[in-house]
Amino acid sequence: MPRAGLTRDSVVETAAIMADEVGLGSLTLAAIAERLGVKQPSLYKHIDSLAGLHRSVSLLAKRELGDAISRAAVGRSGADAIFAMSHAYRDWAILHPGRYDVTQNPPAPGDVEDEATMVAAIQVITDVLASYQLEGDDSIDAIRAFRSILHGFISLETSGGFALKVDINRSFDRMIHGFTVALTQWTEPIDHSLSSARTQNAKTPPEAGVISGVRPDGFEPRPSDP
Amino acid sequence: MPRAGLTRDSVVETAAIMADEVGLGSLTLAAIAERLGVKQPSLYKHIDSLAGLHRSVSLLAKRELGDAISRAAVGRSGADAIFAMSHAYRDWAILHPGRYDVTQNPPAPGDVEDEATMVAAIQVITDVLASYQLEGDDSIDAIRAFRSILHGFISLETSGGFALKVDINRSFDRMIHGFTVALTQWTEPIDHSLSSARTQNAKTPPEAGVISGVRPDGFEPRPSDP
DNA sequence: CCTATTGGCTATTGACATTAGCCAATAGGG
DNA sequence: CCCTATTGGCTAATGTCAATAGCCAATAGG
Repeated sequence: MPRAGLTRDSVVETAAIMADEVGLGSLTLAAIAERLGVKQPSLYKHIDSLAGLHRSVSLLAKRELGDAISRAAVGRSGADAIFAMSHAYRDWAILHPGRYDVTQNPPAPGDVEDEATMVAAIQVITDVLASYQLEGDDSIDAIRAFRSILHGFISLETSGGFALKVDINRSFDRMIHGFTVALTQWTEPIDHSLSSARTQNAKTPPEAGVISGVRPDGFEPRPSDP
Repeated sequence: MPRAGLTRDSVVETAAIMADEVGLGSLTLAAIAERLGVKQPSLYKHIDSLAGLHRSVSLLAKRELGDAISRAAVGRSGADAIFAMSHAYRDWAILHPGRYDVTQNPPAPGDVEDEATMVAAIQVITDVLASYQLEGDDSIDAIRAFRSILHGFISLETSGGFALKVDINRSFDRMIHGFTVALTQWTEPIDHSLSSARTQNAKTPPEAGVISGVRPDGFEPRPSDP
């Protein structure tokens, strides 16, 4: 029996490729093994579990997406940077739908490698928005909004949620443009009665030690389960 | 052996409740059966398959969410309606995370019931945006942006993507407010070189018969696979 | 009361992840 | 070049799950 010459990385890379074809959720070890010309239990010489493989694919995807938007943003600022980064983000996601899915998985508590990878990616967004001179929580709000906009659009687009034959590129550009417009008035007071009168979720009272830096979301030390 | 008195609806309702607890994806028929005091195969007297059950939960969820935002919007218009609807949307999603997940599943081609349910829900959004007097594709763009914003934020929030201890309610309100700001300038020309120079996805050339009504996404007659 | 339907059940199958244990292919030191 | 330790493949077995087949008692309706 000649050896197949697998490595941990080749298994992860193959899984990522297949995830883009069928989705990571419905990708089986048997299918990966078959593509690699190997029997299913052999994979366990290179991975520890399916969950571990999923984590590895997720880490790979987060790094790739972070690199893609980082490359797009270098040398630009303001609306220019926002457009460039948004397009790079969407182009990568459409090219890698299976990987994209898992870029949003939050790191498990204590998974410092995953946490670091995520900060690095979100840091790019933080930097791109920096030219708008937002301070403290206003900056966090803007970063959250931008992430929401990008993720929501791509998520709906790749799942087939935009079924009408209206140009999706145009819709995307209009949305991003709208965001840049909103950013120019980001700090104006919100004049709306409903914005504070909420029925649920009023469980975040203003606390003493609120963090006001521009540290990206995803790194708050969580209370460990006692 | 006394009968448990199950019905199709009671099974679907129980599945929906449990989906909110553990997620629909990791909900097993064995777990549902146990909660209902019945053995796993007995469920097949009321459902046809796991996939069918998922579809039923998805339909239930779409109806409930559509009703929630519809109730919130009645009697309001403009930014008022947008805020009310957004809050209703988020409140419902947070209360029903498992159900919310599957509200975004696009209908299977030819599933007219699912399609109709989805149109009804999106129609509420269309109506709410109507007061901004957008025409044709501009309206479609705005609806897509609004759906993206809401879905992206809720998706990130419920999955734990906003880890910083910065008030999430505030971030949400700022985002929605930003959208209303953007809407007031929705039709202004987009002045950005990158908005047309894209690397991929340039595969939607302006076509002759583009639909320009305000029919919600999700109902385009798809080409049947020949 | 009688009978047809139906809603439970047990048993079985097949896909899947995972583990145990075997054995040949390699690598690296003599 | 050989010898041995490691290691990367394998088969076999277990447990969980969805799904199907077939049984039989509980109900419903005349």
